[in-house]
Amino acid sequence: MQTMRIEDEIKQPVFKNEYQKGLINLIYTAGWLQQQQAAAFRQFDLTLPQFNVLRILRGQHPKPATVNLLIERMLDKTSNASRIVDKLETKGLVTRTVCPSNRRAVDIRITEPGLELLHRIDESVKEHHGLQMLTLEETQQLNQILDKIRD
Amino acid sequence: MQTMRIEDEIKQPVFKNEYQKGLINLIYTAGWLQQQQAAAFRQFDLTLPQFNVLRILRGQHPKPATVNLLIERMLDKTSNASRIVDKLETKGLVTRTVCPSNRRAVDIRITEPGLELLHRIDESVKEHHGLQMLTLEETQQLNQILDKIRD
DNA sequence: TGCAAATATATGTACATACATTTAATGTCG
DNA sequence: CGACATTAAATGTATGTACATATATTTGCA
Repeated sequence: MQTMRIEDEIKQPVFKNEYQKGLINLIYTAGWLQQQQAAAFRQFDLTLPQFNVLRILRGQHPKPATVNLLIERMLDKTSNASRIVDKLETKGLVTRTVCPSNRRAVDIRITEPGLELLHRIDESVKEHHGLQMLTLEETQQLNQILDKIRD
Repeated sequence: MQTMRIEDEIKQPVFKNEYQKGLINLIYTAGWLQQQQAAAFRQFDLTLPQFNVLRILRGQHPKPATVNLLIERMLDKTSNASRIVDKLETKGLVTRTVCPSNRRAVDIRITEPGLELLHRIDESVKEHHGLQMLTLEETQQLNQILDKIRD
């Protein structure tokens, strides 16, 4: 398959300049990747933010996490961690208990079924990281440029 | 200000490899740019998708657009164009009339106040395209890599 | 000690997203 | 011509996002 130029995909004839194209291209491509990933998680009845929270909890396991810790580590800092944990709790993938040493805080832990689900997902998506089509050098360039954007 | 490494921003010590880092970096950076832009549009009481729809309508002006045409050209193809047009209609920025030649379709047009608003935004954000910090060469590299990702 | 500020989380509201379903108009083909 | 598929848009429902506010607990300091 031929490379799909961003101009063709969104049917805008021409960009004013390479910078304008870059901005649109970056946002469009990230959305495209997110949709690919979301589709992959649908078979496990997980959304992308739910998966990310679950992965953070596995990283802490067997220590608990608090909502604050989740917010710190989530990609989208302003999203509502509380309500994402709600959904995971309903599915039995995490538990929520009042933190004994600070009763304002809540200890959140991944459950055995949660760990098993992540393990099944790992098996299923192994080696499919989303950027298989890039060379190592291209990936390094990409990372360097993205870091510079957020200077 | 020093470049903020993605490792520091999301507090994950180390990525498995450059590819995994690239994927997270790409999604994180696009979200970061979107938030910057959304904040800029808030003063005009517009969300990002509303602004994008309005820009497509200006591109068509004085011809009308249909909902289908909006969906084709929007960055996020699966979003709900109908309801975004609802909001713009409520604000008086677009009009909706049944298409005379095909009564299933709806002709959507940008209004004078809509054009004026876009013009004010143009003046305000002129030359601030979001990727000012990159050289032309870096921007070209970025575009080439992003196009390759969506092969 | 006691009261105000800070902290941790939850809740409310408006908007957007993702996907399925519905409604209405049009096209097609026996 | 008429049943049936197709097309265009709108609607329904669950989830997530963004931001403001509320509630409860803890901390700090006069």
